[in-house]
Amino acid sequence: MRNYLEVARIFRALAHPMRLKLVNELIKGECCVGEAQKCLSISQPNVSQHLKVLKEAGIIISRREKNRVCYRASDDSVKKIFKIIFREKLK
Amino acid sequence: MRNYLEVARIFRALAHPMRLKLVNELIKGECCVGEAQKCLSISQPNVSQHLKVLKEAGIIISRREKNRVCYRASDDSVKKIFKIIFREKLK
DNA sequence: ATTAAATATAATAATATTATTATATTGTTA
DNA sequence: TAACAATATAATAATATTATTATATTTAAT
Repeated sequence: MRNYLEVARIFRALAHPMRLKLVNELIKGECCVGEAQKCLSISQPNVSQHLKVLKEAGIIISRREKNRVCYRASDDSVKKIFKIIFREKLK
Repeated sequence: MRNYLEVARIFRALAHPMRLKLVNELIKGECCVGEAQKCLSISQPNVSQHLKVLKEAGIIISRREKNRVCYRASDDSVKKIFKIIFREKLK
């Protein structure tokens, strides 16, 4: 069972529109940094910074493929959370 | 379907250890401000500020009961999310 | 109407996050 | 090994968040 500080760290990593878009892509499938950049239309360093935040929160993982670094969601829990938070109403 | 900005706002509201503790209480049942304060051991104005953030994000709702203002979770989606995020591993 | 209890707001200093720019690192190919 | 492509890091100025303190509202009871 995670504590409040750990969970706060995860939510903080998700508390940014670009990172949500990024995670949403990485849930669908692996992306390298360049692909992610095209998808988000922001600068390369900014993409790397956002990826770093998500990785440090444990939300995504990476592997090297030749010249590229490929990122993807670390497991299914974020996918489950996205289904709830994007679909349901918090009225 | 919510957009990225809206969801980011919700996650930002959840991205604080004290607010997580607060929401966790309000999921269990209604609390007035004073009760919440005792539970969290922080100042009264700070409790009110955190409650405001959560309310503006739509995560909690309030009603007045005589002299008190009672807060509670607005629906079950946050409860579902908490079950996932607090219990499962994001390895 | 006053008083007291409960809650909310305002102002603010300290800290954290963000996007940008420039530069560094890493790995591949010629 | 030199040059290039892909990614990461550092520095930083602008903005946002936070806890604290003081004060204001709001409601109920006297």
